[in-house]
Amino acid sequence: MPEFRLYNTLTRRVEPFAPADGHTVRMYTCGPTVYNPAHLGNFRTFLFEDLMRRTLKLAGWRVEQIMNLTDVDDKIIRKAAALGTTISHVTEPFTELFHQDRRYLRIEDAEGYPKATAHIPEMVALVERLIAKNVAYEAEDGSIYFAIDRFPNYGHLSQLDKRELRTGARVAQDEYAKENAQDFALWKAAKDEDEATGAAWDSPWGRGRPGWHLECSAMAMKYLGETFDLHAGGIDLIFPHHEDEIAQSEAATGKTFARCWCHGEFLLTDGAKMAKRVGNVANVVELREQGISGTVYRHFVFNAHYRKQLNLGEDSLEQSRAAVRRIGTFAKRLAEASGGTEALVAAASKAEHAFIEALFDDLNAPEALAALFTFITDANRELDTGGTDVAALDRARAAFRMIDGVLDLVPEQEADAELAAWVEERIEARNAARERRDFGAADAVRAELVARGVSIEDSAQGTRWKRL
RNA sequence: GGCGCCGUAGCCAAGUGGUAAGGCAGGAGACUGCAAAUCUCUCACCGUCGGUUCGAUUCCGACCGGCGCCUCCA
Repeated sequence: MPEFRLYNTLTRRVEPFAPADGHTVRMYTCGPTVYNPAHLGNFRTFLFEDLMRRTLKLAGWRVEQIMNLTDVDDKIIRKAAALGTTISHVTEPFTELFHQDRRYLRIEDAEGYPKATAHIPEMVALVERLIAKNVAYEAEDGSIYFAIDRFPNYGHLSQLDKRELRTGARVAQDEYAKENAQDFALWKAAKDEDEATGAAWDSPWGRGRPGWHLECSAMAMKYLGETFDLHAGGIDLIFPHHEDEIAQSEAATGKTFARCWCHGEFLLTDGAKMAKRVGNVANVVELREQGISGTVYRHFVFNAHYRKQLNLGEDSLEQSRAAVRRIGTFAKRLAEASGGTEALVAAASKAEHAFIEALFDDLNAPEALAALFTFITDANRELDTGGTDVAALDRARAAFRMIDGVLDLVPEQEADAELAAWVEERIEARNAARERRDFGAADAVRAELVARGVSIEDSAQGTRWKRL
């Protein structure tokens, strides 16, 4: 096995990675804020994290992944207030939708999906520790802030020390009172709106609610320990979210928070960042409605490296659909084959090596995909020769299983019994027509099938069909 | 203004100091009653201009173009 390497945002370099204890990778991934459907950009990040966990397992490690669900924040409260309801009424359906969408995209279950609102005591305790260490202070309104100038390492992750902060409109307009404009809220004093929507809890500083960054520190440390292996998220979270997580966690414990930080680049739509406020979001429900399978989107995402921006253009998904179709056809062929050749074994080994080499080199999925397609070409050529070596075929199947166990790109063969019976009957009729060389009738049947979205293939073993 | 990323074929996209993976689309051929699938072959002046080097798409600089972050956005 080659060495597993990852790009670490802390050092801005690709470096060897292994879990601290040698067998379990403790990984924290920032999850969605559940106040609307997560869009395809969000899912690009979650897909990158799915690739990460599957690759880590391929490397022989166990994975303990925690993904938080942010179920209390400004936007949720605003929405609940507008609807005259509580935040949980807003977040519950979207939490359910998130998991549905996630499954549609075949994103593996994390080991835990803790909610912020279920960890208020842990967060309060963390704030108390920070106050005790004198790095947090209470403002006049009862909110608690983290004083960034009392944490010398502040800005390391985002290289803030090297940049000039623009003291512009956004900072000046902050709604809360604080000592330094750049200090961030750990705990926000409750406002009427918070109380009305069920977004306020008791604390030593009165009623209030947690700041956004606090939940991740509290939950990560609760489930993964004060120091853990890997923290991942979208690139936009580097600053301020992850910077603040580091500050509050390390200030409290005096220990390294996450050993390695990984960030996925953005998904763009027609050249612009996919975001609600840009108005160019697309989500998984729309994918489903357009009949675009989860595997197609997986292919589209994995076809580019996770640290490069990826544009969702006109026919991106069409191209991926064709690529995935090819993989599906091959999977079926491999399953139905009866034997292989020596060269097939060689192709399988070559593919496995190339695949692992690519993924272990900072999750180079495009190159891993290339290894898969090269294997498909090589294996098809061998299968064409009609080899009879059963062990060789098993070897090829094992290689394909290993590869697809990570990429998970074989489209589902949905079994619709009624359709299948009808199709079988039509195919028989067509073959009868072909027997008597009545090709006009045969083509008419094929047209009938195509009209119902079924394509057929004649082969030496008979006629096969599939849904388009 | 500060920080960072990117510019490779019609499209998507890897990669390397010694003349460039893979996918989609296209072209030619094999197979087929015709198709489809599959197989074979084919398809690149690596943004521009300088510099370093025996040699650069790959390193350095400038420029042009695109994108992102700079307090709550994956």
